[in-house]
Amino acid sequence: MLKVYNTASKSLEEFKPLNQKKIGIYVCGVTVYDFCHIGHGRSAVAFDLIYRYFKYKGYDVTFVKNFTDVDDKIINKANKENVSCEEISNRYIEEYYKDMEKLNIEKPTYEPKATKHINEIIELVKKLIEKGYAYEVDGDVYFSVEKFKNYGKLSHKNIDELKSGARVEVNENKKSPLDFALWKKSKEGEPWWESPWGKGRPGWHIECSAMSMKYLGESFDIHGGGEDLIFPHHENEIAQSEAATEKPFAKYWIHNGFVRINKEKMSKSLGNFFTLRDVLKKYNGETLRYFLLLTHYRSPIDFSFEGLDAAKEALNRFYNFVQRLEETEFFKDGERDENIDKYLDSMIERFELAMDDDFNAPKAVGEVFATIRMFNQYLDSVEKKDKKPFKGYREKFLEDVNKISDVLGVFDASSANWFIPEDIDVEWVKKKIEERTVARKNKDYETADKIRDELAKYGVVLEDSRNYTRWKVKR
RNA sequence: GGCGGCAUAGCCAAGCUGGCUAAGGCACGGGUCUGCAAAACCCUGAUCCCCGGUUCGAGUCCGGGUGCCGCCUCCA
Repeated sequence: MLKVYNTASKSLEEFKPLNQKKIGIYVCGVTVYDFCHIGHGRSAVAFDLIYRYFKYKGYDVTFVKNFTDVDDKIINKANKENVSCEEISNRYIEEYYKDMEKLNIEKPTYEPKATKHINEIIELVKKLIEKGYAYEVDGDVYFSVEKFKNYGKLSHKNIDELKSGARVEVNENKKSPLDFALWKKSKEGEPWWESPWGKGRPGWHIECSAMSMKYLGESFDIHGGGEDLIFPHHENEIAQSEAATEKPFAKYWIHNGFVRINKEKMSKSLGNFFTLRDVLKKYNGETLRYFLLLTHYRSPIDFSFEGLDAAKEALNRFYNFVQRLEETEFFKDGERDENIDKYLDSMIERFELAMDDDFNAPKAVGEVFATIRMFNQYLDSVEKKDKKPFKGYREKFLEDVNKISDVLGVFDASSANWFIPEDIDVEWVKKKIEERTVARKNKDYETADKIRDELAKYGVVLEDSRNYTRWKVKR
């Protein structure tokens, strides 16, 4: 039974889809005006994990993640560089895809842009005005928060408290400080579209309502995003959408926690961020993804390079084991062992149990490593007793790890991608190792050590075992 | 000021609808292997921020502290 934490109810709920096996997920994506930082990466990984797990569970998932491509920040940047907003947004969408590919993020079903849905947005705003939920003042259109009786139900805020706590309102057009813009009159130098209220552009929240409804229908299963979006963005989305359709909007609200630097939220405005680009120069995408997966998606992650190093070492351990499986000879009539039987049989089950519990990836990962330890112990003992390892164990492990890998997006079933970089001449390395083996047989250790040192310059690490020399390029 | 979250070994991190040995990873230390070395593998460690309560039994529930963080403004 899959349980998900619903921000709206502040509790774990059993996941019950709206329409059997067909589910819809909408996640707020990024505003494309700059490179993505680790926080964006975290959110992407979290929802990618969720998307993949639903598919694993047999759901037919329509996954929508938008690009906000019209916004003050984009306009500012465009004006600063003296180029169009479109050029800015297209540029950073391109960069976004490069980062996402390295993080092994699967492409959502749809990735709509706000600027391509102006008609839908205008229709929605018109409907809200007709229904009396919105009003126009001098080319701007605002949503009247007090008209929507359930306002605050997601973020658990109370309208009166919000009112008393509201900051000094700069916008004189609004009837109430809580009201928010659905449509904004365009100023000089800003992009605009024709509308019943004159030349203008959409407000921030309305695009997500318009696009989610277009691709997923008026009511859908899951809506997600970073926890900073709960208020006001998602609260406003609910108000707009439910006011317009008079139907429940999203059923489950899922929010990921922040990435922090020294206990503080990583954010553009604080300036304490690392871009994905920067980190990916030093660490590969799998390491970063694994690092992000190691903390439950709702908890804060303290970003650190020490943490990335630990993540890298953990993956080394995983791939060392895979390599061991690759290089060990297994036999159909090999030695069986009760303990390893138990662990291998239950690995997938334990994985699912963990994931069913609100996508507990850190726990799921732990189950894999626990199995690896048992398997290593088994192989050690079999070797020591000069017996043969059982072939079925390797097959079972690899088969199940493959399934797990499809969900987690880390843990390849082959060690080569991890240990052997593309730019290394494998044949040359093998030749050198052979030369060294000959030297060692002749007890010419001087030559052997020289070859070892030479290979070490290229990062090649040798592991001498009883019968052969194994090698890798350690990350 | 209002609302909410977190505090587990040297570090990271699961567990928290109470009860099996408090997962897993990193680091340290010990060992196996080895020509040496490295690598690899195995082993080893915490009674869960403090105080009080509920209970046969609490890291897990309740109350009170302390500390840290987030939202209330653009933000994944």
